[in-house]
Amino acid sequence: MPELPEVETVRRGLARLVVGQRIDSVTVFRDRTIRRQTLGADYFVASLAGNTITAVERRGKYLWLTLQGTQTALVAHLGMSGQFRHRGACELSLTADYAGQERVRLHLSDGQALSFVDQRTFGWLVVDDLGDRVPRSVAHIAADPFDPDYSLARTSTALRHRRTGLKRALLDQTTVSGIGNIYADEALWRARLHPDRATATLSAAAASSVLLAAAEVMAEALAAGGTSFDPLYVNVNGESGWFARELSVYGRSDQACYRCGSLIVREAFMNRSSYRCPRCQRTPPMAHRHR
DNA sequence: ATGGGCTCCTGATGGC
DNA sequence: TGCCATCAGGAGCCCA
Repeated sequence: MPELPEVETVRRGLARLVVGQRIDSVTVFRDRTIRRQTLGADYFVASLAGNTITAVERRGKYLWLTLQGTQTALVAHLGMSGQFRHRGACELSLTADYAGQERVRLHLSDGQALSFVDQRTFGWLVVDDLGDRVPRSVAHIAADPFDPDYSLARTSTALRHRRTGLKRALLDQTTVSGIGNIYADEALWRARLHPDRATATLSAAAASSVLLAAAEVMAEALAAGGTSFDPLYVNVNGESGWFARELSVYGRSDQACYRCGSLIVREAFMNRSSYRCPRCQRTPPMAHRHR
């Protein structure tokens, strides 16, 4: 689901509901969800039980709960379908809603439960050492556009040093993090750039413009509560977002481009879909294209 | 050392 | 009704 705005929406919800709570006990329903915990489920459970949550932090699409008096954090990635659900906030929909998809449950000291629900099980949880700034399992990704450490100039340069296609580079979390398939398409549309544009051929201005566009569209989505047009993707209260109708290209195949009226096209890309305006985002000449 | 293809899952949907 | 193909907002891993 979840690209940066959705994950940040979840982070805020979690911060409000679980900071200050002690984790009394933990139940793992599906081992696959903690597959990154090399020491196994017993270690995962024992590392959490008895600890108090002091903060909820995020970089890109990764988020983590810091634990008082330890140098560890509970790191989470939502994958394609992960959700955190707080039992107190969704009592009415408890039974039907996510039956059979609850993978891990944390029992909190206030008597409520925090459940990690994940239909496709691409998401994961791990108790990890807290490094200097971020947990080890998050250290390999770049800063996202909302990180105080993020530099547009540096990221723009890094982007132009890549030898790949522009959309591929935007989706690669090691150059800039937080951008997924929806916001990549939205940013490319705003910047009028083709997804297959070779990153090495971008001017500094063009590279900056697409990065700025990504930051803008994600900021707007965040202000609207995260893009969520599917019941699979909800915040910790179980509420849907409402930003979907404001998307300019994603999912709009055969509909008119809001800028020029041309019909948006859908193309296969890396086993998924890309949406673009064939006129605003023309196919670059061969020399400026990557694959 | 990079880049890119394949793969891990579950469930919904549409065509035949 | 069933069966099959396709699709879904992600990224880790492996190989060239």
